[in-house]
Amino acid sequence: MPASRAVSATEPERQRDAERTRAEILDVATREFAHQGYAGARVDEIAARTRTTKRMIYYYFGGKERLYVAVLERAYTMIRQAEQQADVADLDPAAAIRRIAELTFDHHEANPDFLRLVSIENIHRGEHIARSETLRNLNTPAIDLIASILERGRRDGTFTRDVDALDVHMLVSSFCVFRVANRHTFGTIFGRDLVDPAMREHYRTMLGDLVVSYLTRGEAS
Amino acid sequence: MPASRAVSATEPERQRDAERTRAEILDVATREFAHQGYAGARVDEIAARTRTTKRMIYYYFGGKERLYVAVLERAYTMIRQAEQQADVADLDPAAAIRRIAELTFDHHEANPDFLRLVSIENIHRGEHIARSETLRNLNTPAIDLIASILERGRRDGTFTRDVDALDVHMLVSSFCVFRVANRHTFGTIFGRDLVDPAMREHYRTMLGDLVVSYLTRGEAS
Amino acid sequence: MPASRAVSATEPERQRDAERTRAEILDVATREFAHQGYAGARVDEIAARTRTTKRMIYYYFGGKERLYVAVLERAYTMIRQAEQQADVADLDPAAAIRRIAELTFDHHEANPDFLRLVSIENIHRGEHIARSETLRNLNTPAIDLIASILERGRRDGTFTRDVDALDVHMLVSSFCVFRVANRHTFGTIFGRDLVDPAMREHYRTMLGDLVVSYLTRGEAS
Amino acid sequence: MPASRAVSATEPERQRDAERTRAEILDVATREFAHQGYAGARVDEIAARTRTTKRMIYYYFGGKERLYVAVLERAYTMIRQAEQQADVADLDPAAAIRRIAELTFDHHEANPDFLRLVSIENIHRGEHIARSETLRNLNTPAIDLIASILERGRRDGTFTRDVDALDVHMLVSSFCVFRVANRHTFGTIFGRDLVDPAMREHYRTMLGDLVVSYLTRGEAS
DNA sequence: TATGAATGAGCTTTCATTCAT
DNA sequence: AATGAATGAAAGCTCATTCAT
Repeated sequence: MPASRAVSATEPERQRDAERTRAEILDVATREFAHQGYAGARVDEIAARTRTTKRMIYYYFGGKERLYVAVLERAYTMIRQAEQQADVADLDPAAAIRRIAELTFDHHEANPDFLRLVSIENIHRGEHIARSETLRNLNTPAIDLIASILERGRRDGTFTRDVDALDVHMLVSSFCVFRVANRHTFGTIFGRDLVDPAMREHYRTMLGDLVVSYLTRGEAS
Repeated sequence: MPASRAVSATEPERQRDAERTRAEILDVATREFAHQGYAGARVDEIAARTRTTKRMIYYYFGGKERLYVAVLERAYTMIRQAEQQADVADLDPAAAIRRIAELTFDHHEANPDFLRLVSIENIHRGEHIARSETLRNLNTPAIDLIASILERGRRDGTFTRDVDALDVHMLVSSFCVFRVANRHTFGTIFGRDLVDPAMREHYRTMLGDLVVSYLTRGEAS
Repeated sequence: MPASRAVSATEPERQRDAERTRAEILDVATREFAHQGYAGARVDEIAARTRTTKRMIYYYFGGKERLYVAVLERAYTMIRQAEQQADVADLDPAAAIRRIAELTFDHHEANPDFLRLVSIENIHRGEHIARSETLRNLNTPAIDLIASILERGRRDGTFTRDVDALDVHMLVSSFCVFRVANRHTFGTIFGRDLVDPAMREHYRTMLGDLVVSYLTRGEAS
Repeated sequence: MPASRAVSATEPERQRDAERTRAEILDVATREFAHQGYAGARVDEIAARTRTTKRMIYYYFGGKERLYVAVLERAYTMIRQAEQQADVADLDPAAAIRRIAELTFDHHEANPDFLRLVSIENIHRGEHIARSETLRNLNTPAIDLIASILERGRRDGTFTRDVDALDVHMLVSSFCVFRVANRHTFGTIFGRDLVDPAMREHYRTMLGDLVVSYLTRGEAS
């Protein structure tokens, strides 16, 4: 039995309850915003899928827009935490950069709702992300990691092309984001499901090849 | 009397008027849907930005959703027409494929609203595109063109890697779409405006290098 | 049978209907705002007392605040029209000014809701009245009329005190407004109903005496 | 330790604390009700401007309406105390009555929030004032004072008109209340700020002249 | 005596759509 | 072919109040 706050709840229990309720609202809201867009999402609907009421959403978050920002903040924060995990210290530069690309690939495939939120936020010209202190100040360890791999590769002669870490990240993101975020229109227009499990290894390898080819094929093209 | 279509308009004149009104509504609706999303767009607002009334939107298109589909259909059709223009017959394979990539690059940069519509449609799981006869049957000459270039390149030994035309198209699209469609969140998070005119040549060249490196760096990686 | 727009309504009939509906909403809203205050009035309640729906209030007036402003505008405009009626040309100055005072007295007694609206608007620091073009530009013929009477009275020696027309108006208004607007608290605290019909003549005469005494008793006090 | 009411507060200290909290709530509530009206005032807002919480308002007063009544009761009581101060024993009747008028004038000018509360209570038909034992039984020494002055004046021949003390009070109140309570609408409509400091002496003198003229100009008008 | 968390009821407003010619 | 007026349904939000210690 989850019990929650039946009969008698101590103060710490209450706080945990509150935290759990907040988290539950965020979970549901994430799904709802990701699937319906900001304007299309309904506060009523979010509330209905929760064990609390609509009123609580306003109590905890203050309004639809602020709930949406909270959703964005949590989503980005979770992504950043995942990125911290990467450990490529004992891989040679090419393998390391391939590893990084594959982590992004895996991550984006596993988190389509996050990509939907990103698309939605871009439709809104990044207004909310820009206004959020939390999101504006998000540190981006991934870039530093890429930079250090590139540095190593350049020093040992693996990477003959001088490429900016941010551009590598952009390249990898483009590929991984597009595959997931644009799968529907691409699938309908070109008749290929980019997220078909049968094609997974193909695209995962393609991405690595792409990045490594680009980095190892320098200036002479 | 202000004339225009008062009292005595010949039948063809009336039809031209009607066509012009339809087109005007589509123009405004395209902007509005692209900028606000499907749910965020307002029929009232679209009507207000038109010289006609809201009632006409229903008269001509039947409703918000059908107007949205009409917008998508026109947008995709116009894009396809643009793609037909590409003439790369007298370029060597590497230059030709680079040319194709750059055309896509230029085109997407010039049509951000189209990309917004594509993002929006993907948020809606491509439901509308899938239901539209017109869009489902859109022919895709671009793929054939890429296929023929790849064929030429493979035959003359330029392209050492065996790559599917659709994958090349996807690769190019990823890059070009991401740069424009995700510029806001990317800009805020990483502090770089991907569409900064000062960076234009950099990214345009990068894309060509990327594709050519990938195609010319085969199997051995 | 009022018929209204049953079966078939011609265009002018429709317009009359619309005008009547607007007027009906304003009537009910006037009562509601006057009796409950701006914040206390309920759009739902106003709609319920009307033959139309709440939606129509928004259709015609655009919102609660704008309905309130429309109510104020109409109320003030009606008052102004009533003031135009005064004809005191053939009365001697003292009788004329007494007449003016009595007209105000009668008018305020007959329109307690107007005075309530004025009180309410003063609670809101006259914000709405100040923002309304119509109300800011209201002409005030009453003042000119008073001015001309004062001028006549001064010239013929009736009025020995030099008094500003606006101050006379203020004096008269004070008395008439207070009697009606503050009757409830005054009644409870001092045990006298200022609007008791039995006292009507007493106060009406008192007002005239007050004004005339003030004007004819000059500089020597 | 910051002390105050931590751990070891003696009983009288606690009571003083409670009294101070009550007073603070009343101060804030007075401002809030006076400025926003009864319905427009927000319990949340009142709490926020206090060092206590919203819960305390319910704890001490029981609800919004009862807080409002408490505000009215305190406001009227304070006013009565001020009126007790008047000492006109050694002034001749005309000077004395002028003095009384000026005291009211000064008092109302100094307490616009009180007048706002009175207006608001009149909007509510004096319902709360009527229900309050305290307010219904408020004694009104001012009237007795005026009565005695009038009596003196009549006896010594200064006041030739036989006027009721309550009517004198009403006359004085009208003028003083209107000037402050209706300043906003009057200012906008007639373009004159009745509370302009530059006009203060003018209106203060006018009031005295008004009352004295009325009282000394009898029956013969 | 004191309080943070929660909430039912109801508020103003908006939106896509249709009516009636 | 064209249209101004009307509207049901539901959206986001707020408010005074009480619960549970």
